[in-house]
Amino acid sequence: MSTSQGARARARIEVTAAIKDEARRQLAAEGAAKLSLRAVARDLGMVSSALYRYFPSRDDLLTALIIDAYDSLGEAAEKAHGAAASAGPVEQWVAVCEAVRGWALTHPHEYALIYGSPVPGYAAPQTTVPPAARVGLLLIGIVRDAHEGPGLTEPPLSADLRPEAERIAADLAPDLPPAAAAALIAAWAQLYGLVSFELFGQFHLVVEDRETFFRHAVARLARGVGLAEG
Amino acid sequence: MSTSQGARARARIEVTAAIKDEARRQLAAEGAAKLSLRAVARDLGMVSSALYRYFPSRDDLLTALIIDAYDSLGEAAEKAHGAAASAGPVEQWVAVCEAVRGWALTHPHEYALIYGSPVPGYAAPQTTVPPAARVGLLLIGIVRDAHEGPGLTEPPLSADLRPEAERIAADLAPDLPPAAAAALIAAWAQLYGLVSFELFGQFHLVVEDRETFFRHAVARLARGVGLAEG
DNA sequence: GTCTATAACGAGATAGAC
DNA sequence: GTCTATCTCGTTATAGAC
Repeated sequence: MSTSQGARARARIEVTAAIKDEARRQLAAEGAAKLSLRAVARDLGMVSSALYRYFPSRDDLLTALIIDAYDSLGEAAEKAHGAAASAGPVEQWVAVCEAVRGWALTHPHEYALIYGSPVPGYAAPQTTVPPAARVGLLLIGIVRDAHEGPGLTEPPLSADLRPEAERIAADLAPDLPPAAAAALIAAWAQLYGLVSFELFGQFHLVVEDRETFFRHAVARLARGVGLAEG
Repeated sequence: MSTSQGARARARIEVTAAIKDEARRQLAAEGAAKLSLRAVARDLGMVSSALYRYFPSRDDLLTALIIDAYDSLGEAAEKAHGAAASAGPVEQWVAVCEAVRGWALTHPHEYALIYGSPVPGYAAPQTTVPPAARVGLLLIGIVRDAHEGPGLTEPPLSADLRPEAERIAADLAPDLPPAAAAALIAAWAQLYGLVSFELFGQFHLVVEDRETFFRHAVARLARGVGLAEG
């Protein structure tokens, strides 16, 4: 009984994984907009109706791929952070940013899925929010640790940004100065500008040594948030 | 004779514009990946083969839409720059950045076409490069003008970035210090990170007063490049 | 010469009957 | 779960109107 149920559960996990793998292959070949449950089923030798046992709709399959992508990226970033835990705050920041870039370069289609153009007709459910926040939380943690030590210089904050900066700090990083929280969110977005430009071809004919360029750009980003050289 | 040729030329221009307008409508509804010549022709009451008199292939239509989008964005940015010509360098920079954001918010699907995920199976030809460079050249111009006056503080430049910075400066902004040129290219990419995050929904639950947040973020970007407050 | 329309190709998706 | 009839697509060849 328990073995048969265990085997059933294991089979379900394996089939689910096979469906997502095949869907990721289609993502790379045709793009998220053309992801079709039928085509996935065909390439797996299944009939399309069988897929609905695993994913109730195309959008649910998309959501699963998005969550997987955020989690894969988040894991890579957290691993890099762990390896740099004993270094200074700027080095930690740079390590996380380089992990984001490295993951994006090795998973370009999954990166496009989560940070590229929205998929027409698809609206991400709230379940994608926590996985999407992982890298951001990691960066917040680095700045918070620096703030608790002596490693943070508070950036300037002008009067008309203050209300928004205070809201951001209250919502996302209550133990940070509002100026640092706002600067951090801006740097977070800017990091993805650098990665997206490289990945989507905007650096063609512009930047050649992209690794070096990126490392320095994100180090400057860290200093802009107020992190001190370690 | 000349009137008949003029009428023909005019008709050709009008039909070309109608095709592109309809294609842009489909872009908004279905996304670039699903842009179809047949659907465009159908909605225009034409037969699909007739479209080939105007665009030799689907990819050529896509290219035309991309060039139009870059030109529309470039024009908006240049207009904003002209209106801020008498202000200080930071104000000019912020004005151009705000024009980019404003254009993106009013043309989200065209923005996604040029700065979002690559279209599967499509490779942009070299003809897209000059229109794509317009905003960048505008930003270079602002920094160059500040450099010729007293309005530029040269950012620091570490040894291992120097070769790439010198290459960038030589290729794109020969009259700028390499450090400023490299910082400028990074800021250019980071600007689009801010716009893309807002447009693609990453600021959901994170940033509320997005206009204020954006203005301050790009002003900080300008100062990071070395521009002085005007 | 410039355009549009008809027809067709090969490939792929899709809906529904069975 | 399978099969088939009918859609879609990009693209080309061809013929005829202006």
